[in-house]
Amino acid sequence: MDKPIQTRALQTRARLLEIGRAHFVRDGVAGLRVEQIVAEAGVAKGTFFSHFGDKEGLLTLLIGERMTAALDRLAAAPPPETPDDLTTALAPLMAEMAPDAQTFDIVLRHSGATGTDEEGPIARNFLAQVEVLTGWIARLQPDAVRADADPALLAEGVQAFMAHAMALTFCALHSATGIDARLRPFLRTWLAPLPVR
Amino acid sequence: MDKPIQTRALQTRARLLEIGRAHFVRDGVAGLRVEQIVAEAGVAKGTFFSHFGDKEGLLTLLIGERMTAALDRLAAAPPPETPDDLTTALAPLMAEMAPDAQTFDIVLRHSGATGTDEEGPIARNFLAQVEVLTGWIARLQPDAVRADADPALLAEGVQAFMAHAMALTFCALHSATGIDARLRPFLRTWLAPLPVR
DNA sequence: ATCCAAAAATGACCGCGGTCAATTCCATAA
DNA sequence: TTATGGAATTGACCGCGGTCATTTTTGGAT
Repeated sequence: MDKPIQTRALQTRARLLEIGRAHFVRDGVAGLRVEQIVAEAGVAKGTFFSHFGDKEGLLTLLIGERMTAALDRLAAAPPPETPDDLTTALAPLMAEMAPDAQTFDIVLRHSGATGTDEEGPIARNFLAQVEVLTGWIARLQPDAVRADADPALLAEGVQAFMAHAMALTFCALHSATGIDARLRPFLRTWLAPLPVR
Repeated sequence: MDKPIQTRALQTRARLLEIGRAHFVRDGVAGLRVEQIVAEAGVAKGTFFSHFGDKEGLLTLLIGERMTAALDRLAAAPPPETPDDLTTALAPLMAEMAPDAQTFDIVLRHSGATGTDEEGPIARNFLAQVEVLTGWIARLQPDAVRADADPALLAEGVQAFMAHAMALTFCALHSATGIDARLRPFLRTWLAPLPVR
């Protein structure tokens, strides 16, 4: 039974990834052609698909690594103290998740997170997001966040509003205002402690 | 300047729409081939594209008409009195918006609503949704809904949570529970009046 | 050295969405 | 009736993602 992955395969894969990454950062998802990557790598088309399954397989990896980096940066920074801080802190992550409509599309399609299914880096990132957010929310100043809801639920809700805010980015009418400006009112209302009645 | 649309064109368009609709209800978005529709209609490929721009152009119309019908049914029914009622009432609409992942994808991509841009029936439907929801929320029993937020903002938030709940439908882990079960906790927390402190 | 089974890579081929210069059709004006 | 210009339609053609039977490479076993 000889089955260890051969170095040759790893090299090929690394080359494809590297070239793909270069194209991705230069042209975005839109201008990424499998045939182009394959040609530059000096490899047959089939090889690409045996490595990544399909085009989206590669894109998933590329987007995932950027999201991971962005999330790591968030987690390393000091935790926000108010909902508005939270909004501001999330902006860079959202920028990475939705640099253009097509990327955002892929991200959303793989967001089926909250399922520990081995679904790839994007799904994993969504899970990690929930964890970071839950921790943050649980540690917010008591007078800055509502106490009547489970932090995990609040965290998931924040994700829902993030998606909403990102989607509006690609609507002509809203692209003018910053994405954080779009998210802020929702997080305020979602997280803020309710007024005394 | 003779430019009135000819009846011939209207007939062709109607035929394509009808055949497309038949395929759509039978096989969903997945099994819909432009070439097939065109063949059955006895028309050249180019004709299809001159009528609908692209494949999604047709799909947008087909999905849009179903969403419109569903929303009309909602609007005709007696308005909900509590957040839980609201959740239940929205289920049929969500079912129409996300019968499968691909349809939901298209719906989301055109949700760039809240922009009065002439963006097609789906975007219009999103606007109409906000209106219905805003009306409903504004008329909820005072003790059933928070009063510290603009009903329009709350309505948009409901949409965000609907999208979230629908997205999870296509995640293996969550497909078991009904979509309304997934939406309910969010709408409760989002709409419910805050507890007295 | 030689053999061999599995891994890796190949590239001709296909399906299908979309394009566009060319052609046909039609309503109106002369 | 005929001329005419724009609307409607045509279909050959292209780009590109994805498949798969076939071939080459590889690294251990003998």
